[in-house]
Amino acid sequence: MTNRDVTHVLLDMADLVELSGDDPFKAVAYRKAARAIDQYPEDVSLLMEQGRLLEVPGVGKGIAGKVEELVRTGTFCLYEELKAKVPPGLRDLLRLPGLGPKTAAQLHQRLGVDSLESLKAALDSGAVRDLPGFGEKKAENLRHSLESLQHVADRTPLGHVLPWALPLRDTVAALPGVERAELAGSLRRRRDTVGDVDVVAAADDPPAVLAAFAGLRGVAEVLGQGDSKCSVVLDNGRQVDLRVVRPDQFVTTLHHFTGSKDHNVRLRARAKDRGLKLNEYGLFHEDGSPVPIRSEEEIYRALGLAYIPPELREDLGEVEAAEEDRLPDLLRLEDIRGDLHVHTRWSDGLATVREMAHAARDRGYEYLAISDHSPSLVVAGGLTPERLRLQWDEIRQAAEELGFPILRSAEVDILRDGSLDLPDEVLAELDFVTASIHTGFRQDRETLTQRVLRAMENPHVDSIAHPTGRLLARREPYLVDMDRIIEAAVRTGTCLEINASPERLDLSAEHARQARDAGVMIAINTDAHQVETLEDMWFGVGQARRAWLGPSQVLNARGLPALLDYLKIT
DNA sequence: GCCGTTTTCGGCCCGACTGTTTTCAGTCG
Repeated sequence: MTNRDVTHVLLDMADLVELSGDDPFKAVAYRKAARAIDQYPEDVSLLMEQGRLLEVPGVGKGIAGKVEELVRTGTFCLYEELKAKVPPGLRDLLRLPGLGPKTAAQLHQRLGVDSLESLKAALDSGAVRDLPGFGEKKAENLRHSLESLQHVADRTPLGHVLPWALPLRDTVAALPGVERAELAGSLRRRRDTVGDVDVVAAADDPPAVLAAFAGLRGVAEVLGQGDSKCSVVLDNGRQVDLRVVRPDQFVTTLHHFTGSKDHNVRLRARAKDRGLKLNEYGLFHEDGSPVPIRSEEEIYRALGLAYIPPELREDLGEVEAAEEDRLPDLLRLEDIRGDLHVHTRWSDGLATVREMAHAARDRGYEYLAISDHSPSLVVAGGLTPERLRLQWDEIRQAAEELGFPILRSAEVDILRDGSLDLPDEVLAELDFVTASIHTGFRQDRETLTQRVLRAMENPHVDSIAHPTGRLLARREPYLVDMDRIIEAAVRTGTCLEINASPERLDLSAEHARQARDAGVMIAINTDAHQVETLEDMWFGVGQARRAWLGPSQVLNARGLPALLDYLKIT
């Protein structure tokens, strides 16, 4: 049992404790322990053997005992008790924004609601509205939450899929007779969310590989299996389609299943115009003889096009651009010179300034901006001007010790009236000011937009972080008017962030491209709260590539002198 | 359920907003 497995059970347990009406602090304790175990560098079962479980912060006698039981038997007593007591569908209700454990318990006790479906029925019948303590507005909010949840539920953030999809690809590649296997589909195009996972493999005996695949551990159900394709549902509920072809067909099959469908349609039409035929098995002349294809580059070359990277294959102008050889010089991960938005223990991060800076230097960065929260975010340990100044001392010392430039920054809250959470004279002393919204995101479109616009008008504000506040598959964006924000970004010279956290990826690729086209400078930042998530930069770069961004349009693709010059710091 | 140089009990994350109420419960970050 891995740390991640234990984490999942403990998080589940926290939900159950909450729903059962027990002391809410217990749920908090379970979540805290779950997070700590998830991030702990050593294996839980090892710690257990050595009797060192209590060394994990947040794990006390109670949870240590339950973890031992869990690792030994696969579950623990209290967990099973609560699972028997709380209907499984009730936990789904907690995923609805605005619906917490108390409301879920009420709905269950008074109306017998035990799933998203029965909640919908109760809303439709008017029973929810008529409950004491509820009303028209509350019912309407629940209905909206339900709809937005259903709207996004069929896709999963890329960052949640990759951790199991990459090993799955390797498993397929290691099956007997498999020469090569790659992930295709929206995952290869690096979309921010993916539905089904597509895997393409090359082998001389495809049916044998498909049979082996269908029998893999972790396959819950085989939806269909033929001579070249097998669709399964895994234990985790996700669908995987495996396509196996002969090695000489691999390139065109990979290309075909990478898509997008619209992109493929364009290419096939183009092939036809040239007296060729393109399909998943190859590129062919009219007489059926194959055009030799050894790489995707050769497909495009044969069609008179420059090579189009997977991230651009959406039929959003890339075919025309490839024809005229004006595809963008896309940003690469190695172009990134620093991270301009990370947190430390000074607010809600887990690492010290030194640890973060050290890790940034190890990544080959030239600089790092430390941007902890501002005071109104009390729960995140937001910094008052006084504590901020203390932090600056540490930043200066760490920078000197490491010989590594650390910028003084802050993630300043944009308050409900659009004012900023730190006074101008403090902002003026910062090297880089990022402003963002963390409260009141249900305000109307005009109010929200005005808040952001007002923040951008402040000459000290350099960047707007996670501009739409979306959480992938969990929370819809704030209702901000991005057209006006982009316009204001151009006028005021404010950067917009691509938040690289795989939970956010905000700006979206669409908005980022819109901003790029308008000439807005983009900053790609991880918002890392610990050393490990500095790696999320990969996701941000993927998003930037989908937005057609090149190094010249990305602020932190600049070296330190150019960055300081841009920020007018001497 | 965790934690401890205000330590073995009693805090823990607190202030604001929303929708429901007329003094508050629930949710959020």
